Amino acid sequence: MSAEPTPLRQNVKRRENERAILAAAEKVFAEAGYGGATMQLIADVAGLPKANVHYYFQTKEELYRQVVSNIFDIWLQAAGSFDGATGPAEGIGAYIDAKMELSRTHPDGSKVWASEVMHGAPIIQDYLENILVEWTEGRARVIQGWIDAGRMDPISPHHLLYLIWATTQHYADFGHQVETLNGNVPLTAAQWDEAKTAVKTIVLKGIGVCG
Amino acid sequence: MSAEPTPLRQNVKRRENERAILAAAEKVFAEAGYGGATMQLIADVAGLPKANVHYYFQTKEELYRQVVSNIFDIWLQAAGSFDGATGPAEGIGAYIDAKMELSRTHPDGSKVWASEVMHGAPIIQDYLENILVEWTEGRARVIQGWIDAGRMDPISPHHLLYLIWATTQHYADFGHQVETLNGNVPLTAAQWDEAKTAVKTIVLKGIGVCG
DNA sequence: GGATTTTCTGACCATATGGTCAAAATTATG
DNA sequence: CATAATTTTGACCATATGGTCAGAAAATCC
Repeated sequence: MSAEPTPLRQNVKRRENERAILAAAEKVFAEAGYGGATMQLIADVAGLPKANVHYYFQTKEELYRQVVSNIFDIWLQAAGSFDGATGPAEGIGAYIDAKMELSRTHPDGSKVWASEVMHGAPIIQDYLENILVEWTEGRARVIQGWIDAGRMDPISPHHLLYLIWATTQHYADFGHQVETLNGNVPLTAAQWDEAKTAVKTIVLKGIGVCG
Repeated sequence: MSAEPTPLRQNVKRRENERAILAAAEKVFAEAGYGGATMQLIADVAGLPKANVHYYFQTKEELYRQVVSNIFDIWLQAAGSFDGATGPAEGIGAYIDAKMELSRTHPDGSKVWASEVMHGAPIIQDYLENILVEWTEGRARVIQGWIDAGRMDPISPHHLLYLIWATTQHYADFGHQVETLNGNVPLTAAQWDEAKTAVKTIVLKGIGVCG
């Protein structure tokens, strides 16, 4: 009937299982931390026997590394909204929007990343030292260019980036606290918009850029 | 020589041991998370046999609860710098300074708090729902008062507080990342000042307050 | 349809961990 | 100094966990 049905289906199954395991792992790692997460629980959430999880990912650390790696890719993707901007209002505004959206749709990933960094980034130090450093230096140069061109106030680019990262990720990492302070209910769509607006307003005005 | 030497010395010894254990626990919990921390390692860092730690703190959870409780007290203390301010520039500026100083001098505590909240605050949910909610609502009302008096822009007080918390705590919780992006060396005193200034500048200008 | 590769899984193992306990050591008390 | 209270500690236990493995089951291939 078709040219290569078997190797395709085979790969599909493998990919599906790996995807289910990775999704379960991200959730469990986010909720319990690396030390608190158990392979048994990950297997249960993925709907597989534990031994089957070990068939696809030999060790807990290997599985964890994969999860963190995926998260980092998504993170970098959102970071792309910075590029191609014609100025600070557009670039930084879009970046804040993208990162807020990421916090809303992908809070578990953000938490795993935060946990990893908080514990000294034992697994992904190489990511930090290479990819993240390079990305950050590049954007810092762009921001410095805007400053030199008089398009925004002279703010230390690094500290500006930290403020944006911290604030946007706060809505994921501290989502539980935000929810508690919101009367124990999650933010509504309107409240998310309000949050985005507030952050963009403060940051853009704070660096001397008109929205 | 003195009135009550024995009961005093006794209490002193107990207090000293408890303090040493709590300090060690805060460090270990911050570095490894609740699940990754072991009573054995806490005992080693405190310089005591494990059984002795269990003599003062029956269970790991009880020890952890104490650590988090102490951290929350310190957190609230810094929050006091908000009060007594005559206006937003003074109040928010002092608050940012206090929280940045806390991140610099007490990063482990900040990390433990962050970890706890990120994992759903299983231990200190009551703190959040009572003390933190009350504190936050009170400060939000103060900020709203400033807005109503036209002393700052109409920014959602809650989101402003989140931005301040997130940004200041970022220097503790993500201290490792900041250090990596700083060429693998900790921030100098001058760089800490630069950070404080940058944060205060952005926030105060961002909400329409002249420094 | 038999051979072969891949996937699945229950049972099992070594180790680490939170916690216990009884007895020793130390300190207080009369 | 004898007695009582407090503190210290090594040895020990039950349990949980990461990981293994041999064989069953399924899928693939000739």
